[in-house]
Amino acid sequence: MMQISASELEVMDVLWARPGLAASDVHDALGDGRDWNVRTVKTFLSRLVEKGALRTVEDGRRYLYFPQIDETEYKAQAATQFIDRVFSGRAAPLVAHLADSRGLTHDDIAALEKLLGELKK
Amino acid sequence: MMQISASELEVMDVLWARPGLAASDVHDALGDGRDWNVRTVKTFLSRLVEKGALRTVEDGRRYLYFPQIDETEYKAQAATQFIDRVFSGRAAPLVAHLADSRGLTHDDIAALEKLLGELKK
DNA sequence: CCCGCTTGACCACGACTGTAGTCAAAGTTA
DNA sequence: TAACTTTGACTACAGTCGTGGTCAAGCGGG
Repeated sequence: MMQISASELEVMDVLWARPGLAASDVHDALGDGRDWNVRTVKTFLSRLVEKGALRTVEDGRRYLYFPQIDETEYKAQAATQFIDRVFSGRAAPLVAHLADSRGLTHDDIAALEKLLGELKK
Repeated sequence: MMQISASELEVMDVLWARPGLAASDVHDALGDGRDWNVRTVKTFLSRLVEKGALRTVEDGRRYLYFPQIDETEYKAQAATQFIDRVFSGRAAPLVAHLADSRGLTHDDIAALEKLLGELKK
């Protein structure tokens, strides 16, 4: 499986939300808080292309970037891997830890209840 | 916060389960599947000591290793960080992804229900 | 038409990782 | 006692990551 770093993932998130941006657009879209140099963003883009996570389409003298991997699929897999690494594959302890650290809001709890209802069917 | 790599975490897991082992004991305990050279294990141990995750106690001409950080705390924090990175801080989507990828067993679902019951109080 | 900004291509560089090798001292065994 | 084993200390080395510099070619505005 493709290994995408934390920074690269932020770039992927931008392009999953708005596929087909050019490098400078991605740079702008990251704006808030993230003030990477444009070249830094370009490095991430290039590496993501090398890794096969993005594909380029020429547009004059620049490139437009499109995700080549599915967001949902990637994140589901990342979640599974994380749980394998840190919680020996058991998901429940993870949720328990989140609860402990107050990582769960009321909305989360409501969402989880709804989800569990569906899962039981 | 201390950054512990995936391999280092496996070592920590051994020592959280049985604190006070020597390097070769840790090596043995890792045995199943993980066949790292003893020296590799020692490298991880040294790095964990440098990082402050372990503390050594001399025992003749060798060291015994003891965790300096709390397992529960560390893992809760790792979970929070992971969710921030991958799921923009929302825990519910993570659980949804796990459900999708069948990362949740019946037992997990039962455990989660119990947990939610407690959280609602 | 000339200057500066943008763009991709390529390069740099130190920190962290995975995976050990070397070495010297001390303990173990035949 | 001589050889072998184990241990910590130190060293190595390539790959990934975060961060951005350099360079040459093109575009856009005076």
